[in-house]
Amino acid sequence: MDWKAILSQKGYRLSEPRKRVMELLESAEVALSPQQIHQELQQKNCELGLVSVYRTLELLTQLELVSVVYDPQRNPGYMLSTTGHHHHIVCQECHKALEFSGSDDIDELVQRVEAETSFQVRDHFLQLFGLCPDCQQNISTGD
Amino acid sequence: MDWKAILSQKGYRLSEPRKRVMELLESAEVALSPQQIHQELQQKNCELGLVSVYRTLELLTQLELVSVVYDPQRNPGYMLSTTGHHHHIVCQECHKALEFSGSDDIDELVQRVEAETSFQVRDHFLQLFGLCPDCQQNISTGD
DNA sequence: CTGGCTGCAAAACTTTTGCAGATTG
DNA sequence: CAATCTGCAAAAGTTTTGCAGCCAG
Repeated sequence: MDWKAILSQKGYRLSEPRKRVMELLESAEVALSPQQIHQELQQKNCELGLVSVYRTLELLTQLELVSVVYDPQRNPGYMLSTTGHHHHIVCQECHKALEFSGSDDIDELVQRVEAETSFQVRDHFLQLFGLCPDCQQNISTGD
Repeated sequence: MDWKAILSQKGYRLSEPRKRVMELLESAEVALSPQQIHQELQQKNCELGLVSVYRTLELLTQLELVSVVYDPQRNPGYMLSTTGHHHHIVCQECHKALEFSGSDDIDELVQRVEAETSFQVRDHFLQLFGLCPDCQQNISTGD
């Protein structure tokens, strides 16, 4: 089921701003801040208030169509997300981000920490940072 | 080497605000926001500007005496940190936080993701959320 | 003493809210 | 048409900056 169907099905409208934001996010390889989304849309297509960007992102995030990804300086940005629980790895140079999914290794870690701390784990936040293939290249060849 | 020695050694002064903030953090089980630190210090001891709290936390964080821990709503807070790379587990009810250290399980995860994505991993951010022993009790007994 | 540090005021951001009017289904 | 959604203005909240005066070493 695509995002348009999900919006309709839950009783939300398929408005112009929502289309624009999803369109932009679909073409982005990096997580975009509300400001960036606002600016890029202004340049490209339509007038669209920053407030609407915030409200649209809030909705899309709540519907899990979009996820929050932090850049290396810990500023939040927004990216399209596929279904299911997952994490992101972000390039420290170009900020390109990719999803990866949890696996047994995370379960093991959770169990170890539960044993060590006596906490009961119910959620986790994990993000990796590093260099994407392109930036590894650029750096090793002297940038 | 304790924090006073570290400050001196790096050429920083042992000022009243720095002492107050460290003192407060030493007695805290939860990560405190700059506002909370400011308020608690006002009530308790001394007048101390919010700006100084920010500047003090910035320095202490940079010296790795203090680390940033996010609460369940992802608001940043500050806690004393022990040496070395580590992570935190935070109680979703009372926000009590504990450190835990990385182990083989994290290395395995990193290697798996490097293989899957071709990224070169250089850093990671991990925080667990759940219930501390006390809050597990309280909830199971009906709060 | 003197350079680093604090405190105040104010600026710079980011995010949220209220409400009138436009828009989607 | 009616309820939802947008846009503006403005508020609220957080973090940063500049500068005069204070204080630890």
